[in-house]
Amino acid sequence: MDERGERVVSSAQLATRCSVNAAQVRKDFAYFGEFGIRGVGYYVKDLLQDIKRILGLNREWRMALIGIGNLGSALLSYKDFLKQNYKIVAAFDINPLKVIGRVSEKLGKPVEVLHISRLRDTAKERKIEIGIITTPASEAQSVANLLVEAEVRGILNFAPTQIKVPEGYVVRDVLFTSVLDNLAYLLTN
Amino acid sequence: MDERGERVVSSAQLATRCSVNAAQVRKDFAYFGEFGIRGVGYYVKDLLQDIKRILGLNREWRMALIGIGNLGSALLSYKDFLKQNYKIVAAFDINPLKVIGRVSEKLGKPVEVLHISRLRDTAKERKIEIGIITTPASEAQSVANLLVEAEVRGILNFAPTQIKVPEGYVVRDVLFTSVLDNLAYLLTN
DNA sequence: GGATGTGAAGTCGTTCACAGCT
DNA sequence: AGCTGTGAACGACTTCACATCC
Repeated sequence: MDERGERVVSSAQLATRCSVNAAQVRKDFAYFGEFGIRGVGYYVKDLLQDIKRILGLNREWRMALIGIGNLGSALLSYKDFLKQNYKIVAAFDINPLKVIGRVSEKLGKPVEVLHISRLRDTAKERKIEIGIITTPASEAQSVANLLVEAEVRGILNFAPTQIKVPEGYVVRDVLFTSVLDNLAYLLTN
Repeated sequence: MDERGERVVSSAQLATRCSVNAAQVRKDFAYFGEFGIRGVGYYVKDLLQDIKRILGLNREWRMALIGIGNLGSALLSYKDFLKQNYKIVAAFDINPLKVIGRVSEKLGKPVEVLHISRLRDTAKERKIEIGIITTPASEAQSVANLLVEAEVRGILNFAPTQIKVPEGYVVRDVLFTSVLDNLAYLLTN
């Protein structure tokens, strides 16, 4: 809406777009503070900034990518990360030489892929806060352990297996097929 | 659990694994029928089959992939689809010749990539029920329109934009960054 | 006048607790 | 004796409705 030059938006408009109730929108915002103006609505620009601040998106997040297979290299060249202030600042694999060609070809310039053994040092050096695991499922837990050792507190796991981490660390598992399962269910019933 | 040879499981065990209440597990199952044996628990093999049947996973799902970029070709070679009875039986792009090399290289054998104009015929011919959109956001809606024309009733959209379809069709949008946003929020607070 | 912010009412989902089977 | 299946109690979220303020 901001890009389209719209200045103000009401809870009713937002509700329609999100297919929810207008009171819901207001209550949800109210949980974090007061952002609107009575009789007017919400200023789009302000609301956008407020939401970004609440979600912690008003700054850059530095990430490491571990496991440069098909999915890994796809993520490396995923342009939308940049738009959203997410930045992959290091890439690791167990066999850097083997994968570097594939990555370079895609991005048009050589990309530095380091051996996993260098994860710990590099994570500190480059102030990495989020690790993205795109290894085979069999390696996911041990990679997670390395990330914990390196004190990388956020982990995004694309491997089809659940990962355990100590208190204070956060994991989100992304199961590709679970969205498909949902589709299959809806199409069946 | 089945692969590990476990025969029986209780609602309490399932609850622990899923970090929920045991009554929750039983109530959820009860919604679809009676699957357990009082005083014993649930037979793992039977439960697995029952759940697959409920979700509509007890058969093959034939899918088309549209947009063979980085993510698209990663999905083409995603082995876990097969394990779960999902099968990509056709691939489309606006420029088949341009992308065929990249795909072939990965899969080791040439893969047939058809021009989008052939989507409609091919969808019917190959009995496709699910379409996966991995095009740029700008093309997503028009590809969705083609899928609707071809009567492909399920759409999995990886493009970072929301798609509209008529009644009777189902869309699931997969927003990569929303999981990251969630991580960012949890790490901030 | 008109849309927000919010107590109160309403609805839905979760948990308890135990009867009913095995 | 033990665990499921389920009515009843509970708690949480959603929606209503309106006072409040621009």
